[in-house]
Amino acid sequence: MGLTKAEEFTKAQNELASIAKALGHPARIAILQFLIKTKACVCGDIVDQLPLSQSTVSQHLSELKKAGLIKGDIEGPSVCYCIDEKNWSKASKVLLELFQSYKGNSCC
Amino acid sequence: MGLTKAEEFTKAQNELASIAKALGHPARIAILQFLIKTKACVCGDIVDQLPLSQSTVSQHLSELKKAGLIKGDIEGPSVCYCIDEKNWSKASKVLLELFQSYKGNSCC
DNA sequence: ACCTTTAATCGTAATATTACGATAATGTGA
DNA sequence: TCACATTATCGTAATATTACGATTAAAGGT
Repeated sequence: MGLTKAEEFTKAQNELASIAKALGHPARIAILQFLIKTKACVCGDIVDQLPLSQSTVSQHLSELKKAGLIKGDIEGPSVCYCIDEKNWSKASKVLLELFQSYKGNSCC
Repeated sequence: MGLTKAEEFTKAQNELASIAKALGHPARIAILQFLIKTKACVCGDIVDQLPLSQSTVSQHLSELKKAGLIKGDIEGPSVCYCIDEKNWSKASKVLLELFQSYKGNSCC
């Protein structure tokens, strides 16, 4: 059906999944890496860095924004995107918690 | 198009994205948490724990397996699933690297 | 006011995902 | 060998995602 039964899972599970989902595309990884690398929050040069059209990049940016990983400030005619510091560390925390909750005793 | 231009991105970016993609569904988060909690690698009781049909759970399991996060050993008529220890820590590492590469100086 | 630049949105097409029931495959025990 | 239990796979339908070009919207400069 393509329709996730989100209501059947906990809020924490849905939050974790939506963070991971936002990271689940190479273009969005590339965007994040570029935003991190160029410390100044560059705007639409992201488009120049990626092998994708302007509209596609804009869609990816809005998904990252929806997940809270980045934020965008209007700066004159262009928009300045950067990592959302607070949510970034929260995302890092919940992901790390999942990975660290496994203490390593697989039986197979 | 629904077709990701994977070849346009680096191997590392694609790997990171595919790990994140596998984590990008609440049912798969729930499965992993259940596998971690019940230290013995339970098999098909996963189906009983989730509000999804057997075939749907099987599909989620095979996606987690495809991403390398879990592995399954045939044990009699049933299959024993558990965290793939080696890949789990690798996944943890690459994700952590991404998050830690941001040192925190957002300008907006 | 007009044009240019920048970025979001709309319309669209192709493909992927999610989900289910039904069916097939595999292994155990009678 | 024959039923039974367990799990994977097939067929399917509905919805989501990815991507592009074209259009719109917003801000600045002339």
